[in-house]
Amino acid sequence: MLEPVRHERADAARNRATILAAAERLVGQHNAQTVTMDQIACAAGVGKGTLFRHFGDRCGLMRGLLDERERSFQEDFIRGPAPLGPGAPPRERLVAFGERMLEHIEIQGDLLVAAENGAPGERLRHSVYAAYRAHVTVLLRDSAYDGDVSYLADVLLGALVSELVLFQRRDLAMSPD
Amino acid sequence: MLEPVRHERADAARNRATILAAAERLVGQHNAQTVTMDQIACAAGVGKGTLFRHFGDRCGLMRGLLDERERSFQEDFIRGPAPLGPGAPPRERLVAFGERMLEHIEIQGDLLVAAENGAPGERLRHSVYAAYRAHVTVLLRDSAYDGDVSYLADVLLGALVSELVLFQRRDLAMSPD
DNA sequence: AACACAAATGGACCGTAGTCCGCTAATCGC
DNA sequence: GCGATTAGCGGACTACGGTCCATTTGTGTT
Repeated sequence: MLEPVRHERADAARNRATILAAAERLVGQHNAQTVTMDQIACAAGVGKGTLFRHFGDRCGLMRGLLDERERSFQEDFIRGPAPLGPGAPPRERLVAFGERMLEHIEIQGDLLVAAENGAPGERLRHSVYAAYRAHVTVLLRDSAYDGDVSYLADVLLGALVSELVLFQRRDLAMSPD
Repeated sequence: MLEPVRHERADAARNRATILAAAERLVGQHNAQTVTMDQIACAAGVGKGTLFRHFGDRCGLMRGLLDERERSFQEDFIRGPAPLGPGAPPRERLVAFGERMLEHIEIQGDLLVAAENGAPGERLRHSVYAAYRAHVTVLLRDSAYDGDVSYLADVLLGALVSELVLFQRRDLAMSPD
């Protein structure tokens, strides 16, 4: 993409990439919960301030790591092939969404948890959650569910919180109800 | 039960009470999220070590503050009058439980949130959650629900996570489904 | 009352997330 | 190329949760 913002200095972009690479490596080696910001900064050969300048806080960095995956995930359910994307009946899309989400959690594991536990309520206000919420809400409305759809969306998403899912590694193929 | 532990020294009990009182006061004045352990220790006139000796960690202290309320709450739904306690049909007891829980969250507000956000997954492993879970599971089974009851219990409780409920101050009287 | 001993204490200490601000150097208009 | 401007940098610093352990103090025993 050409100039998303007027200017981004070349060294800044380089550093962001370096940081993500270092973080990726460290999180891979050790575990996402135990890697410290200092370690990452050090491994990337930058100051800690730079880390926070780029990503705001710890969760932001974790989100940065998830970003690419997350984007392709969202791409799939917004524009991808059925049953996840448009084309299938909404009911089926919901089920597909749920299953894909579980898969997502399975793969990203504790990285998601690390990205989620920031300030209380912050997770819920964040754009990623908002996107899920909007998606599920629309699907619910389309499936002619007559009730408070956005509330039910929250309930369904609540069942898919990484923390909970990781807590109970159940195999389950319940259809959302 | 007689002598759960051989002895509890008088000064220890006194200190525990002092700490709880100080914490109660501070949390009342300021907000539960912003009060620091140092402040509490200082206000109670004890060392920080004492705080942690008595309550383990920050969440433990918050739970300590909630404890009395929590106990009477649990008392109510285990042995109290219908429809919350035994006597009413399980369906109704579930609804009553949900409503009472919402009320509980409304009143205790951010104190609950403060008590909940400890180490990832810790909340779920804790005895309070286990009690809720067991209760809801039994009620579900009794209402002849044919499915994975304990899973559904988690889903229902997920809808009642303080963080979520506080996020959306909706008035809703959906019956559990 | 004097003693022995474990329970309890307090505050120095540590590791980590996040802030601050003076310095460095990339970029742009000339 | 040559300043001027300012985004970006780094690392010392702060705040907070939690640990450690030498010292004190309550308690049952004699």
